[in-house]
Amino acid sequence: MSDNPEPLTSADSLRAEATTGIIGYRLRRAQLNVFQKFLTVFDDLKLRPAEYSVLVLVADNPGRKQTEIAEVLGIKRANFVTLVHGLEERGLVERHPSPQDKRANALHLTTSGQSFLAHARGVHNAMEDELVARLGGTQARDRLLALLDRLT
Amino acid sequence: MSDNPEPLTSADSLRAEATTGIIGYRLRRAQLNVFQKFLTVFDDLKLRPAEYSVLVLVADNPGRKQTEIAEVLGIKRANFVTLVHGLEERGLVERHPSPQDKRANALHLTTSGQSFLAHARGVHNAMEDELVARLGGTQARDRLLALLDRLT
DNA sequence: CTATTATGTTATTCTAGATAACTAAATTGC
DNA sequence: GCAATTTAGTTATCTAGAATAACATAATAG
Repeated sequence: MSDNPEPLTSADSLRAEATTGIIGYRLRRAQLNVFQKFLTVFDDLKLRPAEYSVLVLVADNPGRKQTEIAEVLGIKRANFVTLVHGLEERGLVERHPSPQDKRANALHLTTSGQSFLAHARGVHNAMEDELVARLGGTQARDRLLALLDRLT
Repeated sequence: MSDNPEPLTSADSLRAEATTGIIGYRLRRAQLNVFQKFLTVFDDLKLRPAEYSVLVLVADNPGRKQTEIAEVLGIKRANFVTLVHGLEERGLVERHPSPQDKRANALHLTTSGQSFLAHARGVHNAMEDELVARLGGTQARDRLLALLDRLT
């Protein structure tokens, strides 16, 4: 009773097909893996994924209000305050109170924020290239993004 | 200076290509979306993704130790304790102390755990079918899983 | 001009994960 | 066989992310 007639399931390999066949499960594993890679690659820049996406978005849309940037990224504005505050303290981002709307903070990159982002973009492009290589080329990447789109 | 010569970026649409082109960003969005769907679909069963995967794994590998199940799922055994405890309190899972190793808890589904999982599997299959439909068929699903594999 | 809505903020809560320390039991190395 | 080490489960604690509520100030609508 305690011995296996056939070692289908040996001591360390267990049947996980029913788990690994789940789309959400595989998505999560892949996402965690990619984010882990991001954290490793950006360790010396001390930049988290959310912070990087904020810098990119502010660079491409200077002068936008905090709420606008936060909304696009799906970040609650209450939590966005701390995030932007951190970037501001590091001298990467400035908030000028908008003259048109004295409630709003218009976001801009500082000069050092721009050069920091230029560097970060380089690092990120290298990482992205490696992911594309793993996927098997830009076509495969595009297919992946198209499939992910359908889930969103 | 405050007016846009051309409304490339009108009041509500901002340039997000540089963000949406990022593999990790898109992966995360898709994953959050799918998990959100899971939570909605499993709301009345009060089952979270991690709990579902534990039930499936225990059903397919009865008698395994906590640590083994936890490791396959990438859950730290310290955190796994609470998870299993919850499932045990709901009468879905039993831990029998293993006679061979008095330290270890061998995990099994209870009878009601088995019928609960049968129901949950049905609910999940329906959800998975809908995702496959969104992706454009089982071939597209297989391509997605293959691509995700390369990132993991 | 008053009532409502929007922006940024603070404080609080909840959850998922990670780490450290402990016990009891098993295993390893003499 | 016995001391030292490792392993399984547990508890407690800490951090990070995200969600909610409440508030001050300013803009907008009726």
